[in-house]
Amino acid sequence: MKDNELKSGDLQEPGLPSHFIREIVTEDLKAGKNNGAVVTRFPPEPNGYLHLGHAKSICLNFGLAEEFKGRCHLRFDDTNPTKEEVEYIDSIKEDVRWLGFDWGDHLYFASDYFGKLYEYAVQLIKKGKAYVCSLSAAEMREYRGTLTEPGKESPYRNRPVEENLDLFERMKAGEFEEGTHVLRAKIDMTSGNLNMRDPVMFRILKAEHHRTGNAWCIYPMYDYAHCVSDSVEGITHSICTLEFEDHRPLYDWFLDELEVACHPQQIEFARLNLSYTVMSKRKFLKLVGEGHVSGWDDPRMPTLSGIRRRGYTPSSIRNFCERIGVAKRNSFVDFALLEHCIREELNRTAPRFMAVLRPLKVVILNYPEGQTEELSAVNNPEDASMGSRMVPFSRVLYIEEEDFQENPPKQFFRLAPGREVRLRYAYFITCVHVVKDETTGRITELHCTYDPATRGGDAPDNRKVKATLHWVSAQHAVDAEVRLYDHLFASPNPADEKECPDFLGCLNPKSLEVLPSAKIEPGLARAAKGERFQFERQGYFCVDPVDSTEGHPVFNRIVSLKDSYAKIKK
RNA sequence: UGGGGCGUCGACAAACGGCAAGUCAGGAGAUUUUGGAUCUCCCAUUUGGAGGUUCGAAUCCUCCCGCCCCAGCCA
Repeated sequence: MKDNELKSGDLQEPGLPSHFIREIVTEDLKAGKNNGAVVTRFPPEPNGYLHLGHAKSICLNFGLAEEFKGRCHLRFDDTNPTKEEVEYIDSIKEDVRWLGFDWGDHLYFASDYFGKLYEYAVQLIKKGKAYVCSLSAAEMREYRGTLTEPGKESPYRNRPVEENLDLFERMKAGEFEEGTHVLRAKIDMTSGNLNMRDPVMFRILKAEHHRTGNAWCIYPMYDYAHCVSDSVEGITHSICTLEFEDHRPLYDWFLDELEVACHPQQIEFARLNLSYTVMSKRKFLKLVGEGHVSGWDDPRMPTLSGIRRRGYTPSSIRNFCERIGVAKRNSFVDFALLEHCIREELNRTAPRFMAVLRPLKVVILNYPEGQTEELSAVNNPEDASMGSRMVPFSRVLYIEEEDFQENPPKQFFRLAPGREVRLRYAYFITCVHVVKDETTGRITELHCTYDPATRGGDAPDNRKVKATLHWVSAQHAVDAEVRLYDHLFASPNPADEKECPDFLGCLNPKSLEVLPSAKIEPGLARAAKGERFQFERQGYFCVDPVDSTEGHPVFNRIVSLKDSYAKIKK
């Protein structure tokens, strides 16, 4: 292979896998197909919010266009006015933009082509390849046959062309009621592929369309509208999910019969399945409708609006979509991979702070009362250019409740009676006394001593401690609400009927834990909505864009830090 | 029982007849002022199964097994 030849995968980051669609496109280019053009499209129906599965498709379509210097259209597949609403259009656009993609001037609607679709249908009728069928929906189902038995031809199948033309025009004129007539393609009622058994092309729907208003009362079906829309827009590669595989012969049939100039190639890939979540509009609707989550943008939802609010970055999602690959095998991606992608990015980019989620009061007995000092803390050990900050220290502090145990097990390295640990960037302290509530026995306070010689966290005599704790000075701390999010479902596969007969039964009761009075470092108080941080030793957090206010900061946990102690505990 | 797809590590996923990549997860160790990060090593003598072709098979052929999708006037 010559050096200047385009190899599949040349344009991707090294180390990332190529995939069969990238290869097809590369081969097509090499063969000189489509005059070297690569035109893809992302065709959502505006009837719901986008989720991670759509992100896979968006990254694929827009990514391919970017990679091969082509273009990608955003086209709303709005052929069913009874299910679609304008409100979704804006959210879909926002999500695509948020992911980092730009359709430029190429925003389209299938409804833009209603006129053309009508004319093409007339063409087909004239060719004797389409007819008006007056069977009822129930009759049509009967005539269709079953998976194993062939269908029967409709008694209307051989209506004369003139009659079809007349009827179709009157359907369009609104002379008939819904359900009385449809326009069907005349293909083959005995085909093993049910999609080819004279599929419906147009149905009567006396519904107002969000863009065309009441101009139409017949609306095209997906199979007919989609291939024609693709063709009109000059799409070269029409990428869709596996369930449309047996629609491909129909896609090709329409374009062949219509003798259009552009005949895009439909390519199917497997949709994304993710562990510990669900990815269906119907289930989302139920979760939102029944109040199991706060809304479509609940940070536990796999909707793009949800993960955005949770604090995931667009680049982490794009990276995830690249890593999961594109193939035809039904796959089930481990949620841990998504978490890995966001941790990897935020480790490099998120400034570190100390925040005590479940505060336990610590009094440093030998630290002068009323004294305060500022200690220097590194903002990001992975990136020196992020500098450092000063953190106030004083006699009364908060540490994490779980960082102290009165009777520590063997593997517990943190604070315990008589034990010395380091307070990050501050001093070594030793626990000398445990104060308990006399009635409940609950530990309310720890008394410790500090070693002034260890200022900053290093001991001049080189003695070691086994743990470093994060902390916050009580008089300087700011109160915050912290929301700890976990998998929405407790089961790895809530969509599996056997595992979860009713998917709601598999909801994770601990998917949200609200900590109303966490104590955060004062420097964190002015954080802007959407800003992301690492709370040292805890995880990555983001200021909730909806509920956080200046007087009441709210932080969402995006993802926890990996915790090897948690594994030891188990 | 019709048609269309798909079977490679726990999970993704390469390999296009010439010694089964990589990533996540998992394990061991080093290092560490985050039990984080980083680094090193381990983790498929075998590709759903059985035959066959070939010097050579995950790749080609045959049969079998398993899983997914399709009977909307939804997309």
